[in-house]
Amino acid sequence: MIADDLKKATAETLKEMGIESQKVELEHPAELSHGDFSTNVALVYAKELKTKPRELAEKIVGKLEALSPKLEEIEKIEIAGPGFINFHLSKEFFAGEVSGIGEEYGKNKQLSGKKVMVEYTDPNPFKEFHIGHLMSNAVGESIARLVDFEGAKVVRACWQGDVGLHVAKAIWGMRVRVKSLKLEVNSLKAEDWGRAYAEGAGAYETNAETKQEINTLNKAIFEKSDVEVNKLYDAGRKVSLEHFEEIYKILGTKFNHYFFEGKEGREGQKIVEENIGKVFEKSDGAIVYKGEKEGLHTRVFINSQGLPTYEAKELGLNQAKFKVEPDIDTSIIITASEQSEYFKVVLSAMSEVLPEVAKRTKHIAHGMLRFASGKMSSRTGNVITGESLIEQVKELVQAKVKDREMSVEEKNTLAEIVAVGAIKYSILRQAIGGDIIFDFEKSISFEGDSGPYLQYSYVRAKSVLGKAKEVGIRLVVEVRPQQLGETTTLEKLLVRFPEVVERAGTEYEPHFVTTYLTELAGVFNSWYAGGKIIDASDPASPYKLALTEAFANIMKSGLWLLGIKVPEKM
RNA sequence: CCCUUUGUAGCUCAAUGGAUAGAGCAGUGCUCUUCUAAGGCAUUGAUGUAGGUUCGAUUCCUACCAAGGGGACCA
Repeated sequence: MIADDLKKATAETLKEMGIESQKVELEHPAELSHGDFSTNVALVYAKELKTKPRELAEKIVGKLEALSPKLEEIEKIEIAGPGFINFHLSKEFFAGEVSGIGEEYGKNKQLSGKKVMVEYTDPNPFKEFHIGHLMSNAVGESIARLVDFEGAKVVRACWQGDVGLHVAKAIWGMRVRVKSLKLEVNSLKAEDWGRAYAEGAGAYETNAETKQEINTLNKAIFEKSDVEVNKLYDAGRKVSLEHFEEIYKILGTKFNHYFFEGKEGREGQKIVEENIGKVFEKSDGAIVYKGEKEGLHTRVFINSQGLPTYEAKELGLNQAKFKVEPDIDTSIIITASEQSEYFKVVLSAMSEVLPEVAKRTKHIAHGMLRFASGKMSSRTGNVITGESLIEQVKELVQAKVKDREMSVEEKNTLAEIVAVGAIKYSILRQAIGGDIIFDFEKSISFEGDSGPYLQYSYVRAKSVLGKAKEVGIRLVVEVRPQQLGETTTLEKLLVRFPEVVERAGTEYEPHFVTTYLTELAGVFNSWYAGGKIIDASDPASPYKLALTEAFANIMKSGLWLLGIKVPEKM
């Protein structure tokens, strides 16, 4: 790696000057005209050497230029500003790098041989799959793919709450609906259950008697003690899960393991009960974990009715993960940030009862999706479901491609790819911790920084490559033609893909990829508009085609990392 | 009251302690006999407040102000 060579050479130079414990930081200057790499060592060590930064910089540069053998990738070294040393790499270096950009470009071996489980999406049966789940899915799928790109074996997991108070609320609501609307139990749809939940949840809040009824129902569901309830329960669970699968297919997620609260909750309860007096204690009829000793707060693990809360279920879940996949090195859990504090307590308790599991478990929080008008809540029915959002965006795309020469089926496929791409982009364009203020009109964009913009740029590049093939111009990368002049911004940006991927992967931040791809696409589009790529009379044409292909390869890989599909035409 | 996250342009977001704080949207003006105009070019506009650390702070520390999340039987 050229960056390592530069660091080493600079470190050697400093050592000659008597600076032993140096840290050489190499960075890309914000301004491309400032060179390809830059170091601030002259500013950092000037004081120690009792000299001025620029004078020190000149000395360092003098020594670097006198190096033998010379670093041949370096075209020139400049001193700028208060004392930065800027390295400019040669045109040949970039041409050489570009020749290596194939479909596998950007993969690394950071996690080679490791197994990583990623748990995300986590919708609850009997409730809507809302846009919050869409967000968790987009973030989780992208992190899974980033980890995959780092060479790890990735296992995707989904955790579904098929028992608990929310189910009791839905069943209660459904019982009322079935009676009043004379519905057939076996033909209930996912959306019926969403409404039933909203009604049950509303009644739970407003009517004390109903609240009692639902609590009793909750126990009956957990214990499977009522035949009629069981029937309704089985039907609802099945419909919900099938419905979720349809959505996963559209989103491009395939889970390896599904875990259910009904099953793992019992295991969690056992873990808690076995540790009463040791880790957990009784308090007001409930079993709690006192988080105060770790600077946290107390949480209930088993409620006074004797049922495990989410906290206890989570212990069972994470134990189960390591039962199905005993050799997991890292287990990542992705949830919304409203669960951050809760997770600290659960992980604290877990480190006492399941230390090996806790040690390898990492919680990542993404921001909340919220409306300008207030919080989205399935309890009040103020929700946008995942599929309705996808449908709405699809319609907008359909309107745009109405007059294209494509079959109805092609249009539909394209609309789905573009719609999902637009939605995922709007989620993954910003750091995952921050909330997304959701506004349908503004959040889902087809222009400027957007999913479709990236897809469009890719399609354009592919279209050029297709045309070149027809015309019979081959792409050549080995020799960089004189006619092209200085290294283009496109070349400079293309070769940064691997480091962007690496950073996004180690920091679990997909938005680094999004930002990079957007910038790259902008540079490509600008370059594209600047002159013809296919031109039989232009000796640089074959090399330009090679750049176009390199761009297409990176866009495809980069969009894959974001979980966004690429159309071939649009 | 305690814990926690976040305050950057009119709006939505970027910026591994670095150089002139970048984009997109919105606004204005150009640009399709050309490889896809879902494009390109130009232009207006910003670091919550007060201190501190540093050669250098949007970034680190402290206080304050403002907003979100959490704080015992929802998840």
